[in-house]
Amino acid sequence: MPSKPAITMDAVYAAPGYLFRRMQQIAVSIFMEECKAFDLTPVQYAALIAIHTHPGIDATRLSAVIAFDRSTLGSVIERLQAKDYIERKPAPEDKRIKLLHLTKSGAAILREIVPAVERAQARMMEPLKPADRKTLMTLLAQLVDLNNEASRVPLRAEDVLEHLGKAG
Amino acid sequence: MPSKPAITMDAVYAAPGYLFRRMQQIAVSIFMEECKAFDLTPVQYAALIAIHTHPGIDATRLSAVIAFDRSTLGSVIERLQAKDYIERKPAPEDKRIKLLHLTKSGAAILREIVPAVERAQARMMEPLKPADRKTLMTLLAQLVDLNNEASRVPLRAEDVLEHLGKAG
DNA sequence: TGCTGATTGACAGTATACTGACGATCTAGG
DNA sequence: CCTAGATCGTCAGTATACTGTCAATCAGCA
Repeated sequence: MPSKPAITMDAVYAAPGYLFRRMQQIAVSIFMEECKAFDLTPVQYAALIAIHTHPGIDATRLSAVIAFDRSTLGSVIERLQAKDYIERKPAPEDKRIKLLHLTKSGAAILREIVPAVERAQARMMEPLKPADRKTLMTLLAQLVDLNNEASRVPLRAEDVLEHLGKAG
Repeated sequence: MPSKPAITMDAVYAAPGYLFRRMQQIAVSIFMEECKAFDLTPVQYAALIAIHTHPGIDATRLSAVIAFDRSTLGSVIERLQAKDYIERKPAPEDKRIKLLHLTKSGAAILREIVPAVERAQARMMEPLKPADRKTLMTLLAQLVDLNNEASRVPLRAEDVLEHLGKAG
């Protein structure tokens, strides 16, 4: 009769979760390297893009649009404000809410950093053949979408957001 | 003549780095849910496996075997020690080094948690068709391997480690 | 109108991550 | 043998993440 399977490092190396973690670390590392001239993290970059696309958004809705944790987002916003890339204004019709807008500095650095970010994104996929890059991205996008509800902060894209603003 | 491309949320949603981040968060979330009875994080689990596979390993070599940051690993080891899952003994021939071993508790919880971890790994891939799961994992493993040197702590697997211990 | 429940931003506590620095220690070379 | 350089563990500082909680505020309903 067979004995219990031995516990080996393959239980780590071949595990999807481990590969996702490794790849995320590599991606951040490459991003920071390509963008080191700009003093912006991947999270701060995504937040700037979202505020640029949705001027006057509030923190809670911002967290839904980029699927980042709301607690974490508080400090991200503080740092962006400290760097003078965004400003927060109280909403006149709801005293709980603070509206987010890009400053001129913020809009400017966003324009400047885009090429560097694109270089970073290209670099992290570069080791694969073009066809394989596309396959991997397609499957990963599917998997993330189908697992959307499994994360603490599910992604709520723009159109869904507008609906939320009125109905729920 | 064409104007500059507008900055939209696609610059975020379609970016590999963003998808890697999302997927990592989802993977951790599912892991914690399946393993909540065990009070172990993914990182702590990987460290336990590696210490089980390499009894008497030191912290620096451990970080190379699982490709985790050495600074971070210090606190991970402390927490595992506080939970009485591992113990640290000073090495007789090198006063800088502390050797890591599983305790009986550590070995026991490792045996018990394996099924839960396997459920978690299966669940995060479950939304894809079996063939697509395999394709995604194969490509991701390739990409991580080919980008190995791009991360702060490149993976040094077991055989490489033994060589390092003697030559470098 | 006044209470209930939901929402918003903020905070405390824990756990990864990375950068850079430090003292203690070891090793190799002169 | 003794010093220069490498290595080990540790720490301080910053930045994500998640859980849970809280006061202030708002919205809907009796």
